[in-house]
Order: sequence, then structure tokens, then C-alpha cells
Amino acid sequence: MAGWLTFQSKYDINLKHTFQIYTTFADIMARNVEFDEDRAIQKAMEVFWRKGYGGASMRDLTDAMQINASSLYNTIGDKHQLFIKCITNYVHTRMEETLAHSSKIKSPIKAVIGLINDCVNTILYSDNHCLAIKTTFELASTDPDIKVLLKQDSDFTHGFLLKLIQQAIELKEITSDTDAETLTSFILSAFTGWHESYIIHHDPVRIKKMAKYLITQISQ
Amino acid sequence: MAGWLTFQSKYDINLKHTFQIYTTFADIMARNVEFDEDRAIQKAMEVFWRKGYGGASMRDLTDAMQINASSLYNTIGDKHQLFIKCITNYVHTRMEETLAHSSKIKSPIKAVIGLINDCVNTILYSDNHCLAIKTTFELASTDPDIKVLLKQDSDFTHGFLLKLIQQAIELKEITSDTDAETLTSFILSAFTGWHESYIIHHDPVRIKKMAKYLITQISQ
DNA sequence: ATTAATCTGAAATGTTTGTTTTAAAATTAG
DNA sequence: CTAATTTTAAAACAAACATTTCAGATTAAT
Repeated sequence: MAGWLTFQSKYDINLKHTFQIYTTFADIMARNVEFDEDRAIQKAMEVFWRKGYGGASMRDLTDAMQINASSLYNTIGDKHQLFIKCITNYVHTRMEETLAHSSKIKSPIKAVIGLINDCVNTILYSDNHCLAIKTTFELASTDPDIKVLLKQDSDFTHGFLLKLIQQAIELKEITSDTDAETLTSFILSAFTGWHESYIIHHDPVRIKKMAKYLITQISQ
Repeated sequence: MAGWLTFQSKYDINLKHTFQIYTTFADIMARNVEFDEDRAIQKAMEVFWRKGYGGASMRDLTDAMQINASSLYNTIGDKHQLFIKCITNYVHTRMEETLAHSSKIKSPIKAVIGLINDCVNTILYSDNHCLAIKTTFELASTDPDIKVLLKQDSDFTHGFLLKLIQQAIELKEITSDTDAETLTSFILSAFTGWHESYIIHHDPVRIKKMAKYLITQISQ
């Protein structure tokens, strides 16, 4: 219990910190970061996925990431910054997957049906429930930063599906009285409900039947 | 810092606790609980509504309930028991409201449409988002007790709507190829999606349009 | 009025939280 | 090798957490 919080040492600490900030990207690097940040973020995401933001402690996170707290704070930042990185990563991955799917489209309506079936498969066969939805209900109302990210993700998916539906309408694969915008919102919000249903009832048949009903409704 | 943790006092404490348990509903009552438990539960529910289970601290709760922590622990129990009471209360209130609505039914299909419009109004004009949905995504996957309660609620609402839809099909107000069960699940899960949509986009028109689309789809 | 029991409020409990510090190990440049 | 600098691990940190204790206020029944 020595007096390590003297003026002298406090001054040294501040100096070091200041210096650190300005030399992070400097030419002279004494040592490189040991851990793979992408991999660590992935592990952290899985913890947030399972426990939620509030439910995940820093010890849960650093255990899963297999790094020390000091390394985490030196590279990524605090818990909130870590979560932002996780959500961003998750959202971007989803966007890339969505775009990847669009490359092998045969017809717009088939692409829409494929998207619906993908959603069903995710619900039934992925043990972690959608991080975006979970976060929406946990944090979006109170955390503006998170909300912006989730809205970007939502808008992207919306825009993607909207194009498909507009094309389908033009090609008369869909003959809907309802505007494409509403149809798009309707389909996407159905997905969220299916997630909830599966958490409560664990009934794959129920999800599949709802998907089938939605598909017949929109293709008429 | 006196030695109040002597064997004597520890024994007294244990005795008191044991005694308390067996005399909670005894004939001799020296003093009644001062606070209105229903009112306190209501206040606690509002805190959980806003902050979630993990996000609400005991101080948040006791402040809102305007009771001391010791009173809370003596009467209701710990945080989890309090939450169980809140959810139970919320779920029962919803059931009563649902049944109250059913008394003024003109026709099954009108009752279904009424239910859909009620949901829209709740989303748009109640500042607290559905506690059941929020809790589903926060806790249902990890907390068995909570999950049972939420499933009961879900099943009740499902059963209620199912009857209406079956009646509507019999009266040929609905001419659906799809079974009543699926139609019921589909409608209820749509509600969840609308909640999420409104949290992210705050767009009343979007919600209203989706509701209108759903109504035209089921009434054909 | 006395007694016996219970409730209440403030303070204290030990634990866990997110975060920081310290010292040593590690790495690169000269 | 030496010097400079960074990363790392373990421990320490204060604050916040849920929960308990206890003395005194309060009440119901005798």
C-alpha cells in the first residue's frame, strides 16, 4: 500500500497517456498487438448475443475474447465502444450476406421467396437469436448511437427488398393493390414476429406455416 | 463497530426469520403493511418497462415504489420475485382487457379488426413498449420461470383470437385457404414486428398502412 | 396500559460492476 | 547489446449492485 499516487507518479501517468495517444500510429512501434481484433470482436458478439448488453459483464467478455481487460481498453475502448463495434460488425456482415445472395437471383419474386426462406432457416437452425432485434428492444429506445446503427441496418434491408418487390410488380410476378413500400415493411416486420414466436413456442411447423402463408399472400 | 454478529444475535435473527415465515398469515397481526402493494407493483412495472430487467436497479425500483428496500424484501421478496409479480400483473391485466373487449362484439371479423386497431393504437399512443415482447427478447431464452409466464400469456391471446377467427370462417366472413391456427399466429406475430418498426422508425403512417394491408388480406 | 409482534428507515453487508494502475515481459530500432 | 516504447497480466480501484441487519417506531390484541 505504498504511496504510488504521489504528484510525481500522477504526472508521469498523464505524460505517458498523452504520449500514447499521439504515437499510436507513429513510425516507431515497439510491439504489435498480439490478439486478432476481428476474432475478438466475433467472440464478444457471441456473448452479447447470448446475454444482452446489460447482462454481459466485462469479465464474461474478456474471458470469451481471451484477452486481458487492459488490452481491451487500450485497443478497442470501453464496454459501449466494444458493443458498437460488435453491432457494426454484425450489421455489415448481414449486408454482405444479403448482397451476396442478390448475385444469384433468377427472378425478383424468387429472390423475395428465397429471402423469406433464409429468414426461416436462421430462426430454426441458428441458436443465437437475431442480435439486431434483441438490441432494438433492449437499447434502441434509450441509446441514440445504437439506434442510428440499427436504423441504418433496417433501412438497408428495406431498400434491398423494396427493389426486388418493385421489380416483381413491374414484371407482374406480384399483382398487389398495396404499394411496394408497405409490402416491404410488412414482410420485414413479420420476420421479427417469427423470431419472438420461436423463442416462446419452439415450434418449427408454426414458423414454416406462417412463412408459407406469407409467400402465398404476396405472390397471390 | 460493536460485535453484533455474536452467536446470540445470530441465533435471534434466525429465530425471527423462521418465525416470520410461519406467522405471515397468523391470527395475531401486530401491524399491517403500510404501502399499497398493487400500486407499488404498478410503479415497479413502469420502471421495468422503461429500463428492462437488467437495466433497472433496486434503487430505481424502491424510489419509484416509494418504499424502503427492507419493506420490499419483507413483503414481495427479491428483484426476481418482484419482476415475476410485475409480469404476472401485466399479463393478467392484458387478459382482462381482452375479455372486456369480447363482451361488446358485433361480429367475429369486426372483433378481429378491432383487435388489430387496438394494437396499432397501443404502439402509437402508449409511450411504453409492450413489456411482454421486451421481456421475451431479454429473458425468455435464459429464464424458465419468465418463459412459462410469457407462454401462458401468448397461449391465452392465441386461444382468444383463434376462436374469433374460427367463428369468422364459419360465418364465411373470412374465406381463407389457410387454417385458423396459422392465421392466428400470423396476425399476432405481425404485432411484434410493428412494435419493432415503430421503435426504429417512429413512423405512424407505416404502422397504419401495415395494419390496413393485414386487414384487407385476412378479410379478402 | 401493557405486551408482543411487525413494519420501517438508515446504515452496513459482501459481491460484482466497469475501469485503471503497476510492473514486468516483449519487441523493434539504432 | 542497449535504449526506447508498447503490450500484457494481475491486482487494485471506486462505484454500484442486490441484499441484510437492527434499532426504533408503530400497531393489534389482551
